[in-house]
Amino acid sequence: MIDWSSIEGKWRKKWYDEKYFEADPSSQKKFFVTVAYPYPNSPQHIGHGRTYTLADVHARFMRMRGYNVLFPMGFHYTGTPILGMARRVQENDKELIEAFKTLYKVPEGTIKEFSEPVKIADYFHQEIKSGMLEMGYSIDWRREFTTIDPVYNKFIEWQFRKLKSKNLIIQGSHPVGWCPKDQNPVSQHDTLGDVEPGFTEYVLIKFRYDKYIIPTATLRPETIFGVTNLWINPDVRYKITSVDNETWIVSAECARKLEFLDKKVKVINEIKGSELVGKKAKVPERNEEIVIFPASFVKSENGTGIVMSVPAHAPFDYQALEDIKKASNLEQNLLVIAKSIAPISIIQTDGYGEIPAKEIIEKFQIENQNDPKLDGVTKELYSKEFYGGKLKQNTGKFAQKTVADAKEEVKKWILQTKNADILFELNDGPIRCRCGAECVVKLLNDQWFLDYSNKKWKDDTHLWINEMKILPEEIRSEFNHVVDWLRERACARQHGLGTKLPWDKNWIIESLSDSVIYMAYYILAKYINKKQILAENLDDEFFDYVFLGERDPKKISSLCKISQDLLESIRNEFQYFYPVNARHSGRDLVPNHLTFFVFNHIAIFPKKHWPEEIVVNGSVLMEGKKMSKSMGNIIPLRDAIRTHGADPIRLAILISAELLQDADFNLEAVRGIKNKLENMLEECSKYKPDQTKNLEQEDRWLQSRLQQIILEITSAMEKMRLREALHYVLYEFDSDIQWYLKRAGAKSRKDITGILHEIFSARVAMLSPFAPYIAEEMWEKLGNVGTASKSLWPSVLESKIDAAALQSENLLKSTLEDIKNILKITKISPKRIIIYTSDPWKIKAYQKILASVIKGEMNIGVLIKLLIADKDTENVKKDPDFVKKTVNDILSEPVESRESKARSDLVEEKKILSEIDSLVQKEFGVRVEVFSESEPQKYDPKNKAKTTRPFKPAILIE
RNA sequence: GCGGGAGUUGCCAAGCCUGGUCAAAGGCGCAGGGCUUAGGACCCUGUCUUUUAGGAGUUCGUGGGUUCAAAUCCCACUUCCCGCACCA
Repeated sequence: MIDWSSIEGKWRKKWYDEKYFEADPSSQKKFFVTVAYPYPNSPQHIGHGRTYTLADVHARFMRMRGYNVLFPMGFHYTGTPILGMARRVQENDKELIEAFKTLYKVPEGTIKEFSEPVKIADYFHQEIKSGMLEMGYSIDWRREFTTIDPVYNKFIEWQFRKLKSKNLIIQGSHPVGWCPKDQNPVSQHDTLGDVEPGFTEYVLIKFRYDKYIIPTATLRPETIFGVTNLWINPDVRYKITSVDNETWIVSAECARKLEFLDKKVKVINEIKGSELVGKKAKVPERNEEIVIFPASFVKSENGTGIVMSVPAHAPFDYQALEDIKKASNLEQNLLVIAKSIAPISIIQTDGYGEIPAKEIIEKFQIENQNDPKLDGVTKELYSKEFYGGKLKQNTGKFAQKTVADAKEEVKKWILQTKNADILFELNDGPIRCRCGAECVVKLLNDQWFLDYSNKKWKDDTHLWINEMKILPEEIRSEFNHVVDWLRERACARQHGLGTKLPWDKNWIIESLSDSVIYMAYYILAKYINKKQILAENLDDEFFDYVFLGERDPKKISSLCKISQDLLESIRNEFQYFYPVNARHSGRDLVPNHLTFFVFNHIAIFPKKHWPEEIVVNGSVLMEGKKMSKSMGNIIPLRDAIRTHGADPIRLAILISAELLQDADFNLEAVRGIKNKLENMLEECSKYKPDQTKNLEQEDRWLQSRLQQIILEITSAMEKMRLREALHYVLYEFDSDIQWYLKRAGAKSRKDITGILHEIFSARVAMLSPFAPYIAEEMWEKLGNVGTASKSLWPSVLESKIDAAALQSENLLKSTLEDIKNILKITKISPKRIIIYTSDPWKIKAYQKILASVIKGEMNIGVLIKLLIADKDTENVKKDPDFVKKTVNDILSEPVESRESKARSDLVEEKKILSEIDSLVQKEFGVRVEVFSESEPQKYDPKNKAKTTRPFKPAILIE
């Protein structure tokens, strides 16, 4: 058993004592790798571990390849969730406090302090940092910071002034989900039951009655041409309400909604729905009057509480009209009018006739307007008409347009003529804020936006997205789509931790906007932490100089009270480390952070400082299931380290899936990996450095294989295919070492420790980025100098690749395989094994066929003609089957192997196959006899010899 | 609906871009053997069907197509997963 924790402590101490991961500018080439910094509102769990571990492996790999790697870390305090948590602590929220206690193991005394938001952030900041240290991340901690540090605030102010000066920040109105009590926008985190406060935009069509306006909310403004009447609920008391300069009749609920939509709303009087029944209202844009009818399906909480009726296309309306014609309690004159109303068809849709609503109602056998099936049929008809329908001639200038187009155009048109307005409505209302208040949609009027719809900005970002490295490649199109789809984004809010908007201190810069160029800030952080830069002395000129090289360092030096030397070395350090060479993040940040990150670098920095690469990874499942609080399957990272050790966790996360796939973390895998590592460690103490004097074929083979594996692993690493790389390191070596030991064992060799030491040293070096702790231990056991972390990544030595040895061993393996196969099928116990090798003409023919196949010619007929034409190979006449089988042989091996065979002379099979003797003796206890196909004195009672082919010797077993 | 991704042999999961190395890596599980006082761990062997000669047959969501050759390329269908905003 290995004491993981003490191994981890031992090496971690060495790394940090000897400043392994502190990177400063030097003459070396640099590599700057960053990860999205954590939001410290909870301890990190296994899932968070994936992105950081990937980045760490990347950093360690590049370091071993000779780069001066900077891998820093900061903490993102900006945001509202922590604020919400603090408030819940103040309110003594049992559930949250219980979670702190049992799930996050926060000491009770500390929880009390959590009523202050910063205390929560500080606590989890330290907790997360400890976890990162324990995981062995090779972070330069001198550059740590938080986003509420005073210099960071100055930095963000600079960023925002910069964006504003480039006209990329604009002001406008914007609807948000809103809690009227907290006076704050609400997101999913802020609602009871974590409901997403989604909302829909409705168009209010203004019908006129007397001096009043009766607005109706609709998703289908284009159907204004088909309106035949209005529906009102006779039992609801409506409000006569002054809205801006007009007098509206709406439900009480609607009046309240309007208040938040930037309107001056004042209720003047009340009127019962029934009082409006039978009154006539004027349809806007159509000089016509229609009657108001009663309908029970109209709900006061939806829209305005009054509905326009389009019976031809809205099933509810059609059905309500049918119902009313049968109503017994309706006044006689209204009944006459109702019966005279005919649906006005305005949309032609394939598959439907004149009155689609009627058809669909009959099809689904709807009974009355309270039938629950009505919702479904409404949706179905709406989507059919929306995507497939065209407006008819009776819609004037909109005739022939598709419904999808017409909807927008009609909306624009009637808004322009002031015959319409906009109403926002929450989708799955009512939604309650955590404070208990019912949420509304609020139109924020003076909201600030980052103008991601700016054409030039978008275009530049597209170009760069297409040029930069993005891993995995599949995700690039998603980025492009996000760039297209992004429009103005609110970048400030009224509450939360963060930086105030420099020109409007009522606003705080929102967290996804203050985290887009902070990678540059890591350069400053080192100096800030050494107290060489003080916030109060800084202003925009300082940042202009350090990040953009603008302005006169002399002046800035005196302005900011920083020596010119220091100022210049900060500038140089920025120029040395920038741009970001690789940014790692989970795929959930593709549609937001990562795209903003590219946008903002493009806006602020010159092209040479734009990010080079983005690496995106999938999430982590727990035993095949999504991690969630409610499932109780979230394992805090530090707990896992304590029970399993950091390295096994790192490997278990990395080996279970390629980059974009969801990785499954399961204990089975952790155990398996732990065992694997422990075995490897044990192996390492067996081998000592040693010069093997006479390299035998299997030695040269193993060394060749090592070179090939190094090549494979290296190219996998470069593509961040860490799963594949790790797989080679952990498992691919085994089968080769096994074969080697078998070969050496059969020959009773004693001089193999040197070769194996060489193999293991390379293997351990390549394991080191993945499992840094145990690799150090192995490195030490192997008796190597220095540490694995500081060793160089193994390089491929072409000179050590021995094509002949590779071919020869393959021949031995496949021949042995054939012998086993025969024995398995025939179930005989061997007394005598005879192998026959090919005659020279077959070898010549083989070479010709090989050359031909490589060229792409593998037609059997052509090949046979070709061979017969040559005296040396005309023997194929007697054995045409040989050609087909040989072609198949050749096709069933790797392309490189074919080519290497074609390049080199064919190996001497008889000699090589004699090597098989020791193996066969060891395994089956009999000797092997090798004959040439046409050797006169050969033993060949079953006439097998003639079936032999190069690399596929004939075998006889008795 | 829009956009993105996926469906592989008991399970997980590679392979697909760059067609032939593919009956298809690896891990897990299962079976047999070794080791062990026993269990665990570890090591070896096997794990689609069939076969007393290294072979043959049928497989990679479904159906078509291209090709000498398709898990891999093209088309259609189908099922599943994720994102769709001011939220980290």
